Amino acid sequence: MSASTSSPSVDPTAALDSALRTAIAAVTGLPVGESDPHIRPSGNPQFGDFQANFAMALAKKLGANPRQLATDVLARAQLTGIADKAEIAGPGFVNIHLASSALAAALDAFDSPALGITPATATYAVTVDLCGVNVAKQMHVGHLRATIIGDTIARVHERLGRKVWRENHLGDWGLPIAMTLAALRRAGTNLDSLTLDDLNRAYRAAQMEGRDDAAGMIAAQATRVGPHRIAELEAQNIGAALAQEDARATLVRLQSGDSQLVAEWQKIIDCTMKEVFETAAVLGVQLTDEHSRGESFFRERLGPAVEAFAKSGLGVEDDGAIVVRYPDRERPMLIRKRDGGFLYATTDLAACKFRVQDLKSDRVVYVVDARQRDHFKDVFDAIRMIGWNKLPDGTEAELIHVPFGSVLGADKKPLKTRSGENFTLKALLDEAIDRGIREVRARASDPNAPTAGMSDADLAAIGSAVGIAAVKYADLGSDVTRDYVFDLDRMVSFEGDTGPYLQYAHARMASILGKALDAAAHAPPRPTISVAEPAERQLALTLLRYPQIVREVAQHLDPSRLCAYLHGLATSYNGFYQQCPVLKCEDQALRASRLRLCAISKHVMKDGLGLLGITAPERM
RNA sequence: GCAUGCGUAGCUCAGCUGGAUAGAGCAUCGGUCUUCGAAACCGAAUGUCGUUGGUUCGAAUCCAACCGCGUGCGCCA
Repeated sequence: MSASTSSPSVDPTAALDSALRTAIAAVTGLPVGESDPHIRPSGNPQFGDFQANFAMALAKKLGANPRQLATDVLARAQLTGIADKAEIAGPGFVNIHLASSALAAALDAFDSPALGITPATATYAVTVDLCGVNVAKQMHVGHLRATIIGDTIARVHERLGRKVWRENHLGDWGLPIAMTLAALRRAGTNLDSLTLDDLNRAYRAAQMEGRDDAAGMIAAQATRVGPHRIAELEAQNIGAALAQEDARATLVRLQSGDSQLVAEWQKIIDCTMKEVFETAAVLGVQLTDEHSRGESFFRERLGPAVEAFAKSGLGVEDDGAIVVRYPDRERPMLIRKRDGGFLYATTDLAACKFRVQDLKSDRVVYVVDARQRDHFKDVFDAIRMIGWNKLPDGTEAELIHVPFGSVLGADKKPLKTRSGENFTLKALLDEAIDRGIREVRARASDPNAPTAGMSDADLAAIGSAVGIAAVKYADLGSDVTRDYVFDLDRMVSFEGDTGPYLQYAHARMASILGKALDAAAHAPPRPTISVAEPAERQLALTLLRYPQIVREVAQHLDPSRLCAYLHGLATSYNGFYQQCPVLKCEDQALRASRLRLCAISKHVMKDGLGLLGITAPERM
């Protein structure tokens, strides 16, 4: 039984909205639903705490004078106890100063374990497709995004009370894995002592070996290069053809359930996943074996999926293959090859159906590279066309692709997996942790530092948390859709708008509370809050926005909003810290009030960092 | 060619549902620690919001065209 009942006073915006909405409806005669006062936080303190921007648009619609309309509405509005002052400015902005008492009351109600977030009463779950590693391949910097964006989206939905399925849709089935397996068998590699490096090398070798240079052949003939070059290309094609033939044969045996091959295949998967789970643990991401449901899981569902499309008339034959066509575009989606084999899209159709209908999700989120936009558009449209987005009661599931941008090199070209010199995720994290630990140790060597005298293991734990926070915040902090240039120094920076900045603010909150504990152990548990100073008001207003921000992050699937919010919270707290003495405050009631502001700030910061999967050390 | 995404300060990026003087961080310059943690704070400087037009009380934001960069386009995943 959590104390999560949302009293209206938790949210001053809602109170303002309701009061003004009623007044607007009364003055204009419009229905309440169309009387939106357009309340938003003021950008500038001189314009009050909130502004209502309804007057200009509404006056135009009604042919009235906006300032007069605003005046009439304010005359009607019951703002007693909510706002101290509401004045009209410029063309008709309404600037509202919240009553300090209302702000204090709201904060008092907000100060609960739920922090104003009311649990959802949803019937259905949310599925988040994240990570998406390929078996036998090293995780690279791009996987960082698919993993931590997905993890944050999952955590935010969980925080809002939703059941979440984290689905790691591994690439564990198909020709590439068969090629790797075939190459390992040809080389006689002992699979019991396999490392991911071995595996990755075999994968790449298999890719190279199997690459068909038919395009080169055509080009060679077209440009009339000498017969020697053509013979060379022919030899390469024959080699590639043999390797591909071997891979295909291996795939057929694997898919038919050859027990020897299946056992070997499992070893490759175990080897890959061991490192994936280790990396997830280092990143503080909730991803374990129970979240792995790779392509192989859907193998029995591919045939029936294609049949369902064929039967419904949505899947039609084209040159021996089966495709789905769309009314609004030329590009079809291929779901079965001429040779009867299935494709990536087929697996996604089966997986999507499973997620909606078996996992009972009314929201299926795919955190996948932006380059797959068209692919997901095709898959989702096909799913809707055949009706697999419908739950038993007819609810239509939302199918959403969160298309994150590429991680680019300094040359602004994507860091590619096969480009040889790519930065593996493990290398990045090792470096970040190493720098974090060095930083923390260096600071702890100052005898006056709060961390002085801590054990080496504790310092290492803090340093690791700092390094990982820097990396995660750097990635989550900007719009996920955009490409970003990978810059190690910036990514593991500990100053400015960074993860450690937030952790530092949290550590200061913890510090001040820790010190107060000794002195005021018998202070009342919930002292009266007063918000008189501008810095206190600013902090209080920021704190109260938290539930709305969490809802927005879920709605827009955009973790960067939470990062921006927490940065703003840290900044507001720093301003408060600078201007309002807490422990040194003479007035005991005010001191208690300010300590409570510190405690609420710490609670929100820790909760918010938790949603980003960033730890909040008490000291650093 | 078709589709799709992006052009904001020297650099990296915010800018929400159109709202008042476009904001942060880094870098540069200057100031704050015997006083609640200086991973911090305060100040200075920095802009043709790609271009042109349109919509309107109001546009970085919406629409159109153009320029530039990127990405994707049937038998790979």
